[in-house]
Amino acid sequence: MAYWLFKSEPFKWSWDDQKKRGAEGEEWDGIRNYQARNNMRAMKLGDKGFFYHSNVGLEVVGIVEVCKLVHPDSTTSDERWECVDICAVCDMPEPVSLMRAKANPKLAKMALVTSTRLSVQPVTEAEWKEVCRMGGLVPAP
DNA sequence: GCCAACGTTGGC
DNA sequence: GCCAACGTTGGC
Repeated sequence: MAYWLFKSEPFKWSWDDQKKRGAEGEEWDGIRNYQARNNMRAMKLGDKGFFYHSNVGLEVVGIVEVCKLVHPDSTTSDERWECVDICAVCDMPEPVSLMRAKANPKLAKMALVTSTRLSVQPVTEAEWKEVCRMGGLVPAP
């Protein structure tokens, strides 16, 4: 089981939008970055991820799960771009802000802190547990 | 709205 | 294959 982090600008696609899609989930389309795409290619069904609000909010607001393996991105005919589907699992009881993540030495190497521009990121198990703990999700899902 | 970081493109 | 120009992301 691997862990990931998905960034979204809430005025484009918010956590509320994601939750409304329920168990059906939503295609994580529009990614036009090779590194982000490669991360999605590496995802397996059931992998968990953080849902992060970029630009506005700047915090991890929920947990998602990969519910469909990588497939062509339906928003383009360019076959280079692929994406997975994700569905909402649960809220972060207490959202974890970027500021708090930056202030935590255990998260100093987290991609969220070091690779600000990457929109689909890997998360280590230690980082996963730490962010869940900070968000009031114990034990980590 | 600005700017730093960084990925992509294209000329050579 | 290098590098300058340019575009985009995202924090502040």
